[in-house]
Amino acid sequence: MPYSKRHKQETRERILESARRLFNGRGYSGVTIDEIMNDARMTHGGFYRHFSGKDELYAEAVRHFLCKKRPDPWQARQATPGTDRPRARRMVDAYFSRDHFDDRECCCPLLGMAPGSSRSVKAAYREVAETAVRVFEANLSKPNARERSLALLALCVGGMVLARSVDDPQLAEDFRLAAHKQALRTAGWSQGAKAPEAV
Amino acid sequence: MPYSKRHKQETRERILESARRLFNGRGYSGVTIDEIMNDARMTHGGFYRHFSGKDELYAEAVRHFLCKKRPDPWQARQATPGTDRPRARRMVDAYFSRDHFDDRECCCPLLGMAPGSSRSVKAAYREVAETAVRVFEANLSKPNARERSLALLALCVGGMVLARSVDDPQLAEDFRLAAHKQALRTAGWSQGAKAPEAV
DNA sequence: TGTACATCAGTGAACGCGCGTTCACTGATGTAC
DNA sequence: TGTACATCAGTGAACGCGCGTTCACTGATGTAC
Repeated sequence: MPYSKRHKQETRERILESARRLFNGRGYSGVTIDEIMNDARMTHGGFYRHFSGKDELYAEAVRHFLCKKRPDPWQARQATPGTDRPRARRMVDAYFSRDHFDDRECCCPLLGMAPGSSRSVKAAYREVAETAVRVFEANLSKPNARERSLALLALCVGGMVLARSVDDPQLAEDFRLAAHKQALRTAGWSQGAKAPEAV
Repeated sequence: MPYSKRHKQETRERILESARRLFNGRGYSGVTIDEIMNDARMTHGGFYRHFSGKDELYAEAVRHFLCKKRPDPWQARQATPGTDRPRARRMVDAYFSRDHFDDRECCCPLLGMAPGSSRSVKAAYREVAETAVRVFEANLSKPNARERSLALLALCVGGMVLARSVDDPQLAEDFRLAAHKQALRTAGWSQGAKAPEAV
């Protein structure tokens, strides 16, 4: 078996990484397979040695965000890493950060949700959502932790999607900051902490 | 000038109504102009007498949701119309209703937001968002009414988008109900009111 | 160690279809006389 | 009231391009001997 398994695995990884970056910025239908393959320094023909089609690639790219091998983007975004805030609090701050708003190449794949996605894509979204909910839940205080965790994710996604989908920069900022504040309140982290505006 | 202005206006309205319905269900790229025109009982060629292209049609269709002439969908959805709840409370309940979740043909156009939308589409989203925020704000109690209104809309949109984009019906229900409860809390309507599960 | 072979990752031309858009034409209808 | 005319909404064939997918081929590399 020429070309070691490792070689193929690395190529696949490169395609996935390009796909994740490009899909993040422009969504499912905003990116072509040709673009992704070029980005991964290949031609489009080889694509089908690795994936059965665009749909599978997209679903895998969404899941790829969960991959632990890359440096955690939410932690990396955090400007003040030395604090003693819990991981979930740092995630929420990072989620609503100006950085995350601007960065179209490395953001939460749930911001790419659109009506009409296929079964396999919905499955990938579910996996990402479940993971986020689990992390939040583990960091929330007792009463209704899961319920509040679900609402917290809804606030994160809704706030950022609205901010990004509106043509008025001021309104976008208003959405981002208002959702951030409310998220901290929902989680119970709003007392005595740095105001979200400063992030 | 043959074909009265009224005639043309009515045709345009018919196209917009078909577009709104179909785009609502399947999103921008999930619907073709041909489908929309057929739905409006015409052939595709006549389309460009009314709109400059698909983008403008989509933006207008989003705006068309604000049109006051149709029966208010949020009020119509409300199972118990005789209550004395404020309009905004009824809107929130309707937003998170099972009806709104299921109905792909008459739902909030903000649920169709996707990355990569054009300037004109973003402008339409802004108009819808601003209207919703204004209505909420007018019905919220004093401190930080606008800020809470923004967060409320984020919760509505995020909760429903997540619920719809996930392949597990149970998780979808969890998102819908959790976001609904949290929305009522955010708005300050949660005491002594009917539990959201019953809607 | 060296050579022949088999495998299969990757190439790039080609296919084919969907779909947004254009355009020459039709025919319904309001207006002028 | 009736007729000729002008306008333009609507038709349907055609265009053209983008893009997902296929396929015959190349060539790099691991394995057998």
